[in-house]
Amino acid sequence: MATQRGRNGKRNGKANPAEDEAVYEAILHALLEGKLKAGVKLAEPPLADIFGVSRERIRKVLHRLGAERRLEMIPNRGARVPRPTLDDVRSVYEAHRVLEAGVLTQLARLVDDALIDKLTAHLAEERAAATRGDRAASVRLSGAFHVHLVEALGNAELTRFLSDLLSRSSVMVSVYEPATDSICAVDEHGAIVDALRARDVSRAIAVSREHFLHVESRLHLDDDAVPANEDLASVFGAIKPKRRKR
Amino acid sequence: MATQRGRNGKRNGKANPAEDEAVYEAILHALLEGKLKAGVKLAEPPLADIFGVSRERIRKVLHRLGAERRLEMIPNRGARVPRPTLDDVRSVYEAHRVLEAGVLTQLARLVDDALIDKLTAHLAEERAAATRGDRAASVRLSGAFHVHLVEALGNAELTRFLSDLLSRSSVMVSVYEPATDSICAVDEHGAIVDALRARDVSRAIAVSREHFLHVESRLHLDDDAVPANEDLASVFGAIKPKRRKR
DNA sequence: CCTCCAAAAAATGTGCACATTTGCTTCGTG
DNA sequence: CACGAAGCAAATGTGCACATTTTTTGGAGG
Repeated sequence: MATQRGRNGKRNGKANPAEDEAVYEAILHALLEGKLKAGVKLAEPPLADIFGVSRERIRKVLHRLGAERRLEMIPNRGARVPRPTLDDVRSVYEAHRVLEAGVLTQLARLVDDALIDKLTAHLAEERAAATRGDRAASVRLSGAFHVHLVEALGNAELTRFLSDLLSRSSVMVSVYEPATDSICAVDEHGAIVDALRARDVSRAIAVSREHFLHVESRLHLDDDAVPANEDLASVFGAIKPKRRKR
Repeated sequence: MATQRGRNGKRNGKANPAEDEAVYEAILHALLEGKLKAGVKLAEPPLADIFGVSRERIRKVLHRLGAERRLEMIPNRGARVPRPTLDDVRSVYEAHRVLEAGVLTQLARLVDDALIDKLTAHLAEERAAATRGDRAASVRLSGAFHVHLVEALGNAELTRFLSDLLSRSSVMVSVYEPATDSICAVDEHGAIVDALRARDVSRAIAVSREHFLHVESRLHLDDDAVPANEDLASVFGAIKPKRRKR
C-alpha cells in the first residue's frame, strides 16, 4: 500500500500528448486573450487541480512557456506573467517595423498580380470588419495583413519571427494600448498595397514606417488597468471542471 | 524499505541549476562546433551515463533544445540532430539577408562617427585574422560584424533573432559550406561600412544583398561529409569522465 | 536467401514520494 | 508598537519505479 497508484479512474504511464497540448493551448490562449494579467503568479498545484492533470504535466507546460519567453520563470519561485515595460513594447514594435522594411525591400522583386489581388481582397475584409464595428475581427485581420506580407516571401524563418512578434505585441496591447480607439487604420494598409502595386519600394517602406510610428505613438501606460491577480479558476473556468475546493 | 532513498553518496532533491546548465552548454557547444553530425540519435541513457547525471536531467535539457529547434524531437522516439535540407539553409541565409536590409534602412538614421569608428576597428581585426590565416577567428569575426550592425540599433528582439539565425547557420555551414575557401570576404564588409560612412542607404543595402547572395551561391551539399553517427562518448570525451562501460 | 512475425530488450513517458527552498505567520523582546 | 527571529505551511525541484512504446533479435516458413 505504500506505493498506491492508479488513483480514481486514471491510468498511469499512459502517454497522452493531446493532454499536454490542451493545457498548453489553454494557458497560451488565456495569455493571448489578455485574461491573465501581468504579474499574476501561476502556481503548479492550483493549475493541476483546475485542469485535472498531474502537477508534472503542468510543470512541463509552464517551463515550455518560459522557454518561449511567454512566462517569467524564476528558479524555486515559479512562473509569473511577465510585466513588460514600455521599452519592451517599443522594442517589439520597432522590431516589427524594421523587419517589415526588409520584407518590403525583398518583396519588390517578387510582387505580382496574384499577390496584389490577395492583399486587395484582404483589405476588403478589413474594411468590412471596421464598418460593422467588429473590433475583435479588426484586430485579428490587422495582424493577418502583416502576416500575408511576410508569407509572400515564402520564408519559414521570417514568418515564424513575425508571428512571434505579433503574438507578443497582442499581449502587450492589453496593457498599453488605448482600448478606446482602435487598431491599424485600414487606410494605411491600403497605402502600402498601393505603393506595392506601383512597384514603388521606397514609398512602401516609408508608408509602412509611418504606419508603425503612428501605432507606437498611441502606446501609453495604463496603470489602472492592472487589477492584479484574480482567481485562476475563473480565468480557465469553462475548460475542465474536474474538482473544486471551498 | 519500500522507499529506499539516498543511494550511494549523492544527495537527492538538491537543487543544482548549474549542473543543468553545464549539460545544456556541453551539448549546445558540441552542436555548434559541428561535432554532433546531422542525423545522430541522442538517447537519454548513454548521455546520462556520460555526464554522470540522472536521466531526467538529460531529458529536460534535450526537450529544451528541442523547443529551441536545435534538436528534432519525435514523441516516443527521442532526439536527433536535425538534417537540414538545402532549402532550410537557404531559408536561414535569406532571412538574414532580408533582416539586414531592414537593419540598414533603420541604421541610416542613427549612424554616427562612433559607430563608423567601431566598425572600422572591427574590420581591422578581420583583416588581421585573414592575413594570419586564422580561419576560426575569421569565421567568428565575420559573424560578429553582422552582430555589431544589429546591436547598433539597440533592439533586443532584433539582436536575439539575428544571433539565433547566425548560430543556426554556423551549424549548417559544417554540412553545406565548402571547407576549402572561406567566410565572408572582408572587402565586402568594408564596402558596407563605406556606404554607411557616406550615408548611402540604398548602396549599403545593395552591397549587403550582393554579399549574402555571394555567400549563398557557394553553398552546396557535401554528401561525403556525413559519416553518420560515431560514438557519443568520444564527442563529449573530456567533459566528465564519470564511468565508462565496455 | 529473403520476408514476416513474435518475443525480448531497450528507450521514452509519467506519477509519486520525498528533499529543499520560499513565504508567511506568530511570538518574543527592546 | 516596531522589529526581527523562529517555526510552520505551501510550493518547487528531483530521483526513482514503473507503464508504454519502439526497436532489435531470433526463428519459422516460403
